[in-house]
Amino acid sequence: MVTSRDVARAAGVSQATVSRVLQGSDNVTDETRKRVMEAVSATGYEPNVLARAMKTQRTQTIGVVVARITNPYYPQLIEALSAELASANQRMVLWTSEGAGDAGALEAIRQRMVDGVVFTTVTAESVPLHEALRRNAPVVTLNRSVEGIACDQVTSDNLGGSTQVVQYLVGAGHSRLGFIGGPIGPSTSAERERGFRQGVAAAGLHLDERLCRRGDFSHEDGHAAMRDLLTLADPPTAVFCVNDLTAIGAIDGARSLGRDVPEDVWVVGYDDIAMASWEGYDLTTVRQPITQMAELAVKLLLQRIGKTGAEPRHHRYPHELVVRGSTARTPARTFDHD
Amino acid sequence: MVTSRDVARAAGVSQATVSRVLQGSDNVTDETRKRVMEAVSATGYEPNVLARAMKTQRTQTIGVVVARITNPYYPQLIEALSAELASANQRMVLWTSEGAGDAGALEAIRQRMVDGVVFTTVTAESVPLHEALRRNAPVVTLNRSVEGIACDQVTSDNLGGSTQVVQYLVGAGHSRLGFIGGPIGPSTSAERERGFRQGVAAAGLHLDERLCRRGDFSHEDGHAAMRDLLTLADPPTAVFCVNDLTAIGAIDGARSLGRDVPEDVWVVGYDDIAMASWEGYDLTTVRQPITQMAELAVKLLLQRIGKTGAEPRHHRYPHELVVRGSTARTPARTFDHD
DNA sequence: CTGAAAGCGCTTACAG
DNA sequence: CTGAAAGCGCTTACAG
Repeated sequence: MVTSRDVARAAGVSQATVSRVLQGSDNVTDETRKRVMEAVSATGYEPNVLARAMKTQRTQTIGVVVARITNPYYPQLIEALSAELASANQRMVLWTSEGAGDAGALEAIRQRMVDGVVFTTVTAESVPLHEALRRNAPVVTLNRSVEGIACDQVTSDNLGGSTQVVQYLVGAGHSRLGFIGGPIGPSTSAERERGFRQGVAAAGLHLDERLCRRGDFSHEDGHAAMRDLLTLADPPTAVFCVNDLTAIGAIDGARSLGRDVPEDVWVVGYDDIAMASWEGYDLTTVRQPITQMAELAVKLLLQRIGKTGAEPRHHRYPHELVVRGSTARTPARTFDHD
Repeated sequence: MVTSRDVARAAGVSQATVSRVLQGSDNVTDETRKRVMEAVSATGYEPNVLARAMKTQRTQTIGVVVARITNPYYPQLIEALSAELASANQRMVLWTSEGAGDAGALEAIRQRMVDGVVFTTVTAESVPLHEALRRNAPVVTLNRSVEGIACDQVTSDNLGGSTQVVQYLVGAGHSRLGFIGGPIGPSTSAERERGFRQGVAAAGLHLDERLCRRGDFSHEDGHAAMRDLLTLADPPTAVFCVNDLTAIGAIDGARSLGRDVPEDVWVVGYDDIAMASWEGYDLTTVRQPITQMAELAVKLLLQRIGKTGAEPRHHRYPHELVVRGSTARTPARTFDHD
């Protein structure tokens, strides 16, 4: 393995000079720089990032915590994060696990393995998140947020998006609305439910609690909940689901009972994952600007690594209602958000 | 930040002794060990993994290269890899990008950032793979393989799986078979096509080349290819697709023309991704033992990090035909593989 | 069994 | 502008 010392020997300079050239220091003669660079390519030298990290206290590595990578929304988010990190010359360490996947992230922070962490699936109960903040480690939440913590957060306007869905459904003549929500903890789940309820109240409708179910963001739970709803004596005519995966499960659940979407029941999801636009489902949904959100999350995190102390902010991106066949294609333009 | 020196001071021993205790060395008195461990918890000490890695020349980090994480097969593979690496106490660095995503992996190997790399999407043209092998870096290919390289490789029996699909279709009375393949490079694509062709030949059927299309493993390409095939004067009665995503696209393509699957055309995929079993598609497909494959890949890689020199091997796992509604549910049991 | 010391491969004040 | 030296925080021969 070739080190900077070998390069120095080949170039006839000191090891410190090699380091200076590679750091792009100004204090080097053009002549010296040239000799060093030639020696670098002659020897095939690559700096050892561990040694560099040890000195600089920067690993150029960002941790990303994501559960449920099998929900297609997250691969899209990871892809965006990955591109963004790569262009900032950062490596990405990924923790993904249905269970305590973020424990690894905390360990990595403590062991100085990563410079910062992006939490995409996190709840107020996350010990790693709070521990990281307590240690002043650079952290940003993306997609989900946690109230009352001093931390940069990037989400979209889940509340507004859900309210808009209700306005759209009510505007199309529905008054018996169903809701298949998510678990209690995650902010996405909570905000979309609140948006739904506020929208229903604002429309002056009565919400039948028997039409409100709760699942785990999964296809399976959407499937089961929809079957439940449709076998009620007085089923909903339109069902809003906490995310696309649940909505697609709901559509499949309706079909498993021989019901047609949107003929018998309208279905709306949230996220606009790729498969939402496939013929098999053709799902009306709310789109989040994933690329922009990932971009900002990385930018905020890198800024915070540079210097702590800046006031943390919560950025909420606007959403966009995407109307498709699962709601009988009532024109979307009248429902555009601001 | 607390270091082993701080712990030593607190315990009244030398820094070397702290290190020995943490390494689980035998040459330590129980009494000393106890004092050190108490000092560790009192100070909240966590070893700096960078410093450790610098000394040991092991980062405990494995790189994973995967393109097209938006193909749901790969998240499943990553999840399995992630679990396996976590239980081996290894970190996972992920490179994912549609373009030259594996360039980062090569750089990481050269800079000693990772101990080894799992290539899941790779072709014979991959410069990083060949460079890594040339440098004797620990490497394993998973899912895809490359012929003629000295490298541990873990795949499933794509050839056998595809042949079995043909036997199943022919056994059910089909003689006009279509094929929607993948790109030229990847071994999965090549082997599944070869298996298909061999199966057709073995059945004594004539293969109409106009019924053989090529896509990019994507929903979109399956969609387009199926529309092409179904608008031929003499369309196929059954279409085998190189992977599930293509097959699902093919089903949607058929539906977009008002055709029914399996009434008008049977469709078979490959991978058995989660959505293959959803009502919306209910896809007959070939299942690969993802968990076992990931397990073995990690095991082989870690072995090779321990010591080079062992003869590299290519492990091919058996597959399993999973018959569902997209092929009219002809009983599968008569087609079980050995 | 334990300590003092060397060294992993860099970066960066400090002199000159 | 350049070199000699210190030091990042560990592990591990080498003495004793």
